[in-house]
Amino acid sequence: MPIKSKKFTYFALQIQIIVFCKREHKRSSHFSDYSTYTTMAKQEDIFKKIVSHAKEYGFVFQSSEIYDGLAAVYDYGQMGVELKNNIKRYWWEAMTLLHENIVGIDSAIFMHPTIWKASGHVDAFNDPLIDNRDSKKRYRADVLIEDEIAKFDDKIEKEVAKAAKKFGESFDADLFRSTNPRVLQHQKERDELHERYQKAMNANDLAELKQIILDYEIVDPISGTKNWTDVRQFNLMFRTEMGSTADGAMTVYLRPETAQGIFVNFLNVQKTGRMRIPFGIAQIGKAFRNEIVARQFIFRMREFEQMEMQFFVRPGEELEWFKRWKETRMKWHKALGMGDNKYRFHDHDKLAHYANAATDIEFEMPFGFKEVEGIHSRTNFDLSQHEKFSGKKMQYFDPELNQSYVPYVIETSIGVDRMFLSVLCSSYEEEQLENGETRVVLHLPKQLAPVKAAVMPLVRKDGLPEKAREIMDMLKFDYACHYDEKDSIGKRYRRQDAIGTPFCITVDHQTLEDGTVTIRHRDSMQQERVAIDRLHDIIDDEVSLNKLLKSLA
RNA sequence: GCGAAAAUAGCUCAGUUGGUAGAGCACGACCUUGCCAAGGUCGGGGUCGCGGGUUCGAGUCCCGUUUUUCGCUCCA
Repeated sequence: MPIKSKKFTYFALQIQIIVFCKREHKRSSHFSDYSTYTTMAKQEDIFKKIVSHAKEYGFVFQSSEIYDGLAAVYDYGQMGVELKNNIKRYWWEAMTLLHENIVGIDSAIFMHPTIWKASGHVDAFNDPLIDNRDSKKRYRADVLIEDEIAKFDDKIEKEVAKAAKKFGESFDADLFRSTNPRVLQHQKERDELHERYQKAMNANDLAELKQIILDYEIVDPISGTKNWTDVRQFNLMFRTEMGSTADGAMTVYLRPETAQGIFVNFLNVQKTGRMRIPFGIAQIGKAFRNEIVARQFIFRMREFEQMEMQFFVRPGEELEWFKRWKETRMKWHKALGMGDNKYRFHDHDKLAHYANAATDIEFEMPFGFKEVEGIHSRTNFDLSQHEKFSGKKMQYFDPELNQSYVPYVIETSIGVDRMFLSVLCSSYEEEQLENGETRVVLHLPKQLAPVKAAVMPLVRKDGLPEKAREIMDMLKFDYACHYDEKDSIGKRYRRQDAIGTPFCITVDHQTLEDGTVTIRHRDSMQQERVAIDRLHDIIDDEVSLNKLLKSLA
């Protein structure tokens, strides 16, 4: 059957590399041979179906759909919100219940604008971009100019190398650099350009940046032409105004990450909670990034949700804790039973300037291994920056060491939406049945399933619906349950399969006689006859979050 | 942001050289059947993404626009 959906189809996913580096190497995702390609094509086809399925059964809708949608914003539907809440609860309880020294907070989305200067977001999230009209390529204007500056250094080094060859061992490079007229000329030109560039960047003068590119005749490395557009500013932070009158308004940002809410409350929590290092602060919340290109389903959205935990440790002990958190987090993922082989670490080769270790936990989606969680050893960068910008001490007095210090931080940061996507993708199956039919089933981890049990009368008469209602009333206080009496029983089972309900409980005529029902298991489709008063225990055994948490402890 | 393609019912899609909007599934009611998706009858639902233009007449042709997809680009 050809799949050709309109608004809600496949999105080739690209990974968002969460690294602080100004220039990040690009990861190739090209296919090396035909067989890999065809496998991937099939996988992409499945992903299309998963996306359609997500809409059809109320997991994910495009935002504002009746107004043609809003790019890269999605809404969670009646099933999606339950699944998402279950994911969040699993994380929250794994953090706060299993660790006495981790507490949660819920900080506001609006924060003092200076926080984003301190964190580096104001600078790092502001990129001046320029397009070449011939090659249709986009570049960062500052990078183009920095490359031009580097060319002067190349020229200087060439002169030095040439001279070194000529003069042999007696050559004094430093002396040569400071006296050779050609080198001095290069240095002078370089410094002039550098100064002009810095001035333009500091003043945020986009026209001047373009003028520099024109004056220095910088060409597109691909097309070789100078057919440039104007330089435009792309700010990845959403901006709004606080204060109702125009003149008194202050520019504030929607937070691009939740971590800073933890850092600025570090002392509040430490003091009021009488926390002693090592300890952690956990938070779940929305964050916002005005991505230039963000058309990749819920993998990269403009509004997204993060689950972050910042763990504060003694300086010098951070790498040991980094290692421990890597293991702890991986264990958390694997406990869901979606397959150990679906996970891998991706250690960062290039580290952000604040980090001294960083890794991603990647999950194998239909489109390859993609980052779901990042674990970073952030040193004392953030707290130190806040000391500097706020003028307040962000230190902890360690009674055992009898000294004060700015704690080091291990961060674990997981995207709720990506986690959601990974669960959905790994659960979706089009199963070939023995009778030749296909059933679509979501093998969701049972603890995360939006609906835990469906209760249904075999027929809609003879008092069976009433009996089924009784069972609903018994279970509904503990589990999300569905009641369904419409259509044939087989059809009702399939409907529940499609949303991943682990159990279907069917009331038949025998129920009225001996108080037993059939319970049908989602994955095996096997049925067993059990007494009604055993239902609670049977369900609990499989869907209980407690049991899952105990396996982690 | 550039280039290309697409947009018709909740979903998947037809719709002839321009001439009064269709099917299947889904949905609702009633009847029937009763353990793994297709029974019967009746019914609800679309100003064909939106805005212009050409035409006696536009779902169909033209322009613009929005959204989505693909390829670039970008990406803490």
